[in-house]
Amino acid sequence: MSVVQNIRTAAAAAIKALYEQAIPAKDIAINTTKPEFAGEYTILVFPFTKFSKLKPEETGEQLGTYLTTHYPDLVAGFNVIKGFLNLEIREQYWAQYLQQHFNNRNIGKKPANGKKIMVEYSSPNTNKPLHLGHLRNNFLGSAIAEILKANGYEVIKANLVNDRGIHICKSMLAWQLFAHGDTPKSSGIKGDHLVGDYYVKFEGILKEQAEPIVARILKNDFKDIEGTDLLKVEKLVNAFHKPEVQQDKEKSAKLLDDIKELARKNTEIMQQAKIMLQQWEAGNPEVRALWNTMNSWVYEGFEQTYKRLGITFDKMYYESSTYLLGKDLVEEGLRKGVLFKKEDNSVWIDLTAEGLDEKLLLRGDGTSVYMTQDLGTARLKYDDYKMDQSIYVVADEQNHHFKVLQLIMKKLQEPSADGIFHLSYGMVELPHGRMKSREGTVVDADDLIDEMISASEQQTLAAGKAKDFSEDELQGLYEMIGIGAMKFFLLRVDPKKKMVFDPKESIDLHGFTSTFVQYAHARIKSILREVDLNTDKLEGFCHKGSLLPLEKALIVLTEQFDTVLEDAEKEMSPSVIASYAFQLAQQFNSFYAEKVEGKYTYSIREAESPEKQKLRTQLAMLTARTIERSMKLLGIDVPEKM
RNA sequence: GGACCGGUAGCUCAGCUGGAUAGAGCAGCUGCCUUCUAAGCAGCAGGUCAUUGGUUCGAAUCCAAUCCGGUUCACCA
Repeated sequence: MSVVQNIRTAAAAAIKALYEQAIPAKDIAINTTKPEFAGEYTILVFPFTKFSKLKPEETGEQLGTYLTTHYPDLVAGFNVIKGFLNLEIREQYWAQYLQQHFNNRNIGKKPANGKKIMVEYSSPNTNKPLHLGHLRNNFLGSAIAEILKANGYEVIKANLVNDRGIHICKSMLAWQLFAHGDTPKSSGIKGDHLVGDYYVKFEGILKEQAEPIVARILKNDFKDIEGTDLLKVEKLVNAFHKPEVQQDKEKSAKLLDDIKELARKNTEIMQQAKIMLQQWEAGNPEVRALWNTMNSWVYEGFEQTYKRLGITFDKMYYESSTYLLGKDLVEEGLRKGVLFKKEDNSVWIDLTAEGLDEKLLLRGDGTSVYMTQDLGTARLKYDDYKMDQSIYVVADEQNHHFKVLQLIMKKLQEPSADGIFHLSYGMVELPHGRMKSREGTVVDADDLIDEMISASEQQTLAAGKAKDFSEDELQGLYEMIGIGAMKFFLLRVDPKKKMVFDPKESIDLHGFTSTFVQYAHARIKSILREVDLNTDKLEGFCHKGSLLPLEKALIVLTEQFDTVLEDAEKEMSPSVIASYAFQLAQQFNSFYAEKVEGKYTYSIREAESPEKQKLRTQLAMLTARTIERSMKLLGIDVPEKM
């Protein structure tokens, strides 16, 4: 149990005894004590004055006195300032924590709680390589999975690959038309990039073909447009040409966009892509063969990228085998009367009572939509694992989708409905705005990884570090630093918030970065190598006597790890861990560097007594372990030396 | 238009289950390497916590309104 929990329990008992009031321990507000006052933790006594019928100061005095007399092992002393009761924790308490945990490899790890959680993340499309946005998703998903494991859950890491659909056909078609049989091997281009290049090629041709159509449409020449689109386009153009619309820039731009969209839809190449999609769905052997081949290229590419990043999965789902799911659910829903049919045979659910709209679940021709698939996949996952919770790591632009998904699942009385949780994260933006593929501002994941690693190499060399490293060790270090920097940069921000990715800032290895934390770790390890006190001697050692200020501050901070881990789970936020790891590294650095008249105050090697040397060695080990564990939860490795 | 999210130092972000003088990092300025790793440490400077009103002993934090920015409300995925 953490100190804070102990304090809460004690305080609750004290209040019960003093004022005959039962307050749940968890409702007692505790802060860390401001550095200018004596003590480590502070109880806010304002809320208790109601039933103590005393001034805050007097209430604090009473409580403090009670705690010191009844819990002498925990509370050694106190002072009261206004309504703040500052508690000085018995130093022995800290020494014991240190003794118990300094050599604990799995620090913070909770025993299994019997609950199972699936975390779905990554979920790439197989028509393009991964980009910066995917990185935030992957890092978040991995980190959350690790955080849940550390908190005692059984975790299934799942990846639902979007491997079919019109966007895939676009790459396939362009490859067929323009690649002359090019393969990753023949071209030397990584598979996912090669396929992505043909997707870009498709978009280029599409744009080329759409432009003249748009021009003709605006001159009221609709010969390119067919079927129901003809009516739509006439309406749009009429509206577009109205003088009042021409005045309204926003409106006219929107209409023009709609017109362009229709033109794109009616290009020759787009028609070909659609035919290919139909052939794919019909199981055309040639199309399927091409699809298999090109997807396999992409998977090889992804595999490399995942490997470099240390991203792994326990279970792969492929949309090509899940996209037809959900129809059973719809059938059942119809029978239960939760869903209804319209005249054209399309199936809907009415969510107007919940303040939402009606939502389509099956088209008139019986084909399904995105939502239908997701309903079916949710059931499939549950059938596979019967997990208590199913987390979807998906960007916040899909907030509405997941709200509706869960609502429909509830209405269909699916047992998995309550466990659905959308871990919604904000978009990654560049200093000048969002990434736009049309403007070529998309930051490619592989490029970024290379840049980060080479930046870490340059900065290592510039700082004159890592001199006695072998070539292999150097390469390993550069990767550890570069990839760590990237992960930390993307994880240090609260996932819910959109964030700005500044390339210049991201390669900075100073300040609030993984490099800072890694460096502190390497520094500790270097000190420990030099002092070389064997663990057996330390095992039985429990420091007696008083602690110096930064010794105490460091233990107090390491002791908070448990709580931080719980907070990270509760908030679903690895950023909590990142902040903590940084704070801990900072605290150690202060401890390490404090000097008076040229002498280190907290020297380990030149400690003023054997007891202090043991104490500080334990403390250094505990700090290193806590840093290592924290970073590991973020998927970041820490070096022994750097 | 409805719904949801955000607005804290020049920049990027913490703090938001109400509590002491609002914190880091970067950028700027001062110091500190004959002694455990200076990718570091110590310090200075930098704030109408978007605005207004309310609740409270106490509001960056809760409530309401307003302003600004974003996302979404597809028979796309």
